[in-house]
Amino acid sequence: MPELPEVETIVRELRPHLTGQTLSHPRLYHTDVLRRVSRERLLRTLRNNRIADVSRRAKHIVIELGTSERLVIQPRMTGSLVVYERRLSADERRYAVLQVRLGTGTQLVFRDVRRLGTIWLLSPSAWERYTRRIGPEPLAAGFSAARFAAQLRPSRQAIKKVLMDQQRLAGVGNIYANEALFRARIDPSRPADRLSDAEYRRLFRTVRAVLREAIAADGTTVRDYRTGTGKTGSYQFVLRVYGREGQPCTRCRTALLTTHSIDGRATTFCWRCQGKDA
DNA sequence: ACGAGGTCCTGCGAGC
DNA sequence: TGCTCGCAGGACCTCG
Repeated sequence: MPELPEVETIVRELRPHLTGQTLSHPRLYHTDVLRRVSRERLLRTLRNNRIADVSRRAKHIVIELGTSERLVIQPRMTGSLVVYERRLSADERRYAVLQVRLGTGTQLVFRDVRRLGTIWLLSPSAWERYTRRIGPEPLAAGFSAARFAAQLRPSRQAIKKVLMDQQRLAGVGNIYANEALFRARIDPSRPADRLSDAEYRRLFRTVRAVLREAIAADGTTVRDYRTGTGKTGSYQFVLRVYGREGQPCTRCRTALLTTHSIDGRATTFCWRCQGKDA
């Protein structure tokens, strides 16, 4: 799914298209994506409402409405939110979950092949509770290596799993966890409470570098991800470990390995560069 | 509290 | 060719 860089790209592209627009003709094609909101209330709230702002929190797209409620979309694995300034093709209409007209032939469409994505409609107080449960933003101006370490270190779980724990740190998923750990030369299976201060400083730097570089490249398109205007990202061409099992390590040329032993997710790494106490 | 594993979905590629 | 199986950018839940 879209991780932080993909959602940031979507939001940056959509903001100028959406801000100030009035919504009409909302259509919901599947109700199983709704969380704590009925189809009726969602459609009623969207109809003739105005978009006040579009932003990102962790991996979630936040559309603030003129009535100060927030439409929050979690794309999860295969969701994408795209503005079309023309009619949709049959293929684009396929897998549409939510569609809203923005005016003169322009449509905002949330589509999601696997439909693991979710849609929330939150009051200001519900939003406050929602965002409070998510960890700090890794790219926030005041975020520091010390704060980063303080968030992750209390856990004895594998550092890779902890890095992806949204309650400890916002926005890092499987692709960027793999990339950041490789670049910091840290074994993904190491317990988080056993990393040194120096290792946390390294990991802090590589997490932020990888996320920033991925945003600059408009994100990583493995299969389904598209930017807010329907384009693919380009960071997939820059990945050093994710999806490169068996290929040579960019640093030492040793063949990269993949394990599923950490949280059941694919972890690709260089056993030589990311060895036990490398 | 922790880890393991299932669940929600559909599509795709590998292997037989 | 046509099947079954496992796996896929995530997060939430239950069980032991």
